Amino acid sequence: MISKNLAAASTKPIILALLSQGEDYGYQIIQKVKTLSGGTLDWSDNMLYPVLRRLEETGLVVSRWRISAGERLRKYYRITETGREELEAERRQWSGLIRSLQLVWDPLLGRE
Amino acid sequence: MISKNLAAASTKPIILALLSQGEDYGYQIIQKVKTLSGGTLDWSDNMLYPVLRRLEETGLVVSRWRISAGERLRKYYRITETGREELEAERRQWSGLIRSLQLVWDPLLGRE
DNA sequence: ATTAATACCTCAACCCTTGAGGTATGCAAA
DNA sequence: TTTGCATACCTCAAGGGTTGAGGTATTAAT
Repeated sequence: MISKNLAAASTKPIILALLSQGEDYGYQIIQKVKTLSGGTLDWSDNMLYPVLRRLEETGLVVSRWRISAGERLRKYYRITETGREELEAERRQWSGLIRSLQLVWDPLLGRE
Repeated sequence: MISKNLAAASTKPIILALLSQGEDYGYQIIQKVKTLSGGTLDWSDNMLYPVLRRLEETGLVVSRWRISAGERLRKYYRITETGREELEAERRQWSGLIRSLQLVWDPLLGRE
């Protein structure tokens, strides 16, 4: 189980990263995240939908209702160019923070 | 600059990790974090004090007012045994999440 | 026919940072 | 000497964002 704050911070980069590999709909995102995290990340839909809406409002993704042959109606999300830039910014932020965390966790790494 | 959520999520493990190496007071924590992060993490005191109080309320740290020779009165924080356990739990959470993030960022790592 | 999984949505409650404010001490420069 | 700045602590309202509890509808299986 992942703490609230950490979950909150990681939803955006994870969703953007997934969508950067292709279109997805909400429920699919939840499943992919669960699989890829080995079960560690188990998102609820009522937490995901507001996030997706926010991402769309800020122009990082766009959505469209689509129905494939014999499938049910689903809302598909695609990443925008702005979204890709934001994804890169997120990656930089995380990399910096992870480096700092490793330094406090293993202070020996800092003094060589 | 680090986003709000990410900052929120990282304060606890960073503070606990710092205190696991010895007693510190609030302002000193801010400075150490800034130095160790190379300036990336620049905490404000009004953000730190509520966090420290919360850590104390939940029993992860304890504080005492102390005045060293020729120094001014300062509030020093020490990590508790519960705090050390929580620190380990945080490390595990972060490690799991970081692994998941790397998988979505570099999907090739996943398929071998 | 009923259950469970899929698929989407809303809203109030809660937690936590932010930003603006306040107090007080020590030190250095004008 | 007094003005200003850095240190050092604190509080509080406002706002952002998840959580949990709800709701609707479709599809597949029992």
